[in-house]
Amino acid sequence: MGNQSVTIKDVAKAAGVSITTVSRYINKRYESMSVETRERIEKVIEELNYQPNKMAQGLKGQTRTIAVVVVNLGYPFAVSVIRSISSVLSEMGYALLVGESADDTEQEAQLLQSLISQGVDGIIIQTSGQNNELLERIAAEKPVVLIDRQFDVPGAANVITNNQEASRELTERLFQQGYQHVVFVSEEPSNLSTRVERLDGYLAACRAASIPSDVRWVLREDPVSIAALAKDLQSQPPKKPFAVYTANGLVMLELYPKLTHLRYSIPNEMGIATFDEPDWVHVTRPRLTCVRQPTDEMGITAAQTVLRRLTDRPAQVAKPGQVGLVRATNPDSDTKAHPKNRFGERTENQTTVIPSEVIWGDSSSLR
Amino acid sequence: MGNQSVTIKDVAKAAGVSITTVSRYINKRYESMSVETRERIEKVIEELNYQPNKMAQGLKGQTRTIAVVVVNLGYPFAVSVIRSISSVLSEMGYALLVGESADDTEQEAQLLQSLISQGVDGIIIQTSGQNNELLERIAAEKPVVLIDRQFDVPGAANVITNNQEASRELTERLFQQGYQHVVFVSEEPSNLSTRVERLDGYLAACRAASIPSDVRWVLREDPVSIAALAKDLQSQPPKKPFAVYTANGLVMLELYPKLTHLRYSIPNEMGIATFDEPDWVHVTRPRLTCVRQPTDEMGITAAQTVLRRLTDRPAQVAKPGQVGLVRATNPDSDTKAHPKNRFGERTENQTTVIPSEVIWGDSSSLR
DNA sequence: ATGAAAGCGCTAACAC
DNA sequence: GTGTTAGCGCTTTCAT
Repeated sequence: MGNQSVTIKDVAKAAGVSITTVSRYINKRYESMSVETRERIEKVIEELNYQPNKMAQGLKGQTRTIAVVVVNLGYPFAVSVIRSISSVLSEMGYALLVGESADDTEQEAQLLQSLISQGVDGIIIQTSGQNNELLERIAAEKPVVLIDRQFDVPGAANVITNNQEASRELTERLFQQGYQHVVFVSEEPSNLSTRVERLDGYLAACRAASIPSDVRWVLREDPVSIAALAKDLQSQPPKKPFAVYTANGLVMLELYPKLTHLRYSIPNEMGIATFDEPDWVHVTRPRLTCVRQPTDEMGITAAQTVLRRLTDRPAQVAKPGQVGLVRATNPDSDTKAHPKNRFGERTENQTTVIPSEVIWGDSSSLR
Repeated sequence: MGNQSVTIKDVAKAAGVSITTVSRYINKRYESMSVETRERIEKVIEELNYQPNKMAQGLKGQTRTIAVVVVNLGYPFAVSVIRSISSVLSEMGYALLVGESADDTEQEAQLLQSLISQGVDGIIIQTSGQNNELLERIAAEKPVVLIDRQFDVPGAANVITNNQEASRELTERLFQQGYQHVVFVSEEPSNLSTRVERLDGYLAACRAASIPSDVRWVLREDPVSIAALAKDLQSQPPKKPFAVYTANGLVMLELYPKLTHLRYSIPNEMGIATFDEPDWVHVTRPRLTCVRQPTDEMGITAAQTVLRRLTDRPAQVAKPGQVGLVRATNPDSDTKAHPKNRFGERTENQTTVIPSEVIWGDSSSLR
């Protein structure tokens, strides 16, 4: 059976029509076509196993391809979001391209350029935040959705979770459980909204409980920094019982083995909790307490937002004028749109917040 | 600064040369160009931040884009291989597209079609084995490298690890450790080379040790089947001490929590080992024994193989005639080439085997 | 050493 | 309803 080298011309010839008609068929403009013609083309396409060439399509209008760029493919959060996006897109006949930036400015920029030149119609990205100018430029031409980490990129939408609230809630409940002290462990300070907000939530809970906060910074993939923290916890014990709460699952993955080596009994002397829901939660005994991020809804919302903006757009290239106001459809979501003024044209910025859920394990339940 | 809409024409105009010359520059044909021209173009491209449009390039020759398709992005093995491939490719100025097939025939086929129509120059795939005909057709036009799971697809190369030997070695060492019995747990039987070979290695070790084999089949993501196995292990205890050895890390991820609930002491009554090296090995106490697959070398080899075939090819479309004989460069690799005859033209098939390494933990060391 | 022009597969006016 | 035609951005003969 046929392969890639079957072109629209072959279909046209075999069906005895012009390539225009076939093109119309491909683009589902059935109104301008007799039923017979339509069925004939359908049959021929089937027989020849014809597949429109996306490069040729892209050279004109759209590719029907969306790209998603994540920081780290080894992060269950990322994979989960990607799958969710993929399911929405494939249902709508869109293809998905996946890329990884390693949180590296240069790599991210290159990846974006490459995807653009590849002709993707829209981009969903968990960004390093170091290429906001580039993203803004891209957003001026095609839909851009920032996921997980919020940034104020004109023209781009944001889909995030309520990091601050979830973090505060988790910390509060640790205190309610009876922990006298909660050590918050995070990667080195940055302007990443996720880090800032999770820290803020923790600090707010400490303040509310009138318990001194205790923040420790570590470097991932640096055994020394992790080991030092563990040693500290042993040599200068916090007020007991205390809990250790990491700002994300990757930090916990590295820290956990060290924690279990400390001479504290879990959960009665030391509770353990983390933001994220690592796939290995059930491996730990007692079971890890964690924060499940709404990866499915985030992916769905991100995908829908891109698609909606693709549709609403007056043309494939944003014409000066209106870019339709977009609003969230998710009932749980909290949307705030703030209009931007740029190059004299109106654009809508939009943020959708989808709440996380604390999954209480027994590694942080005093008994 | 400039963006995607800068075309070769703009560069040509700004540099005061014809687009042909710019095209030559892009394709590094510096011989046919004066040094001044070359430098002028270079400067203009820099200034305009020009980026050739891959779709337009692809419509003619190559895209300089390779695709990698894996079964499951949540599998550390996959991510690891992808990163390795990516590093080789980006160094050579190639872009990488990532896709996930979910081991689903239909999805895989669609993904492949989409990638082809996207214009990728070559494909690296961990295949379900259900689309060999399609892959063969693709392999007739562009480099195809089968990774992890071996199949006899004419025209395609294979990059795999020594599943059989590694599995046998692990099992043998479990017996040497003093385990009287090893339960081998795998996903439902299939023709996937990885499953077959890992099983074969286990069986061979049993035979050599004159110990009866004990194979249990489970379904992943089916708690019932996993729970049933655990229950069996408790109600009908194997000869002690015994070891449980899973055929891959995903199965172990699901089984492990059940195992630790059994009334056996680890490792003295029950040893635990798995093929693969899950990222959570260090979370377990005692530490899990596992088989580290050579993901880096596999990725590098796969990428190099694609690139080599891309270069060796007489043209972008395989002309009837010679497709150069390809040979492995990895000193550790064991290559067997078997010529195929297809459509009257000679093609080379090739398999590169890269050995895995057993990482002995203490969850399967009797003390 | 450089350029003019044809054409890759497709879409979109604009006829008829 | 259907076809003709002009490109999209690039590569590649073939001239000069």
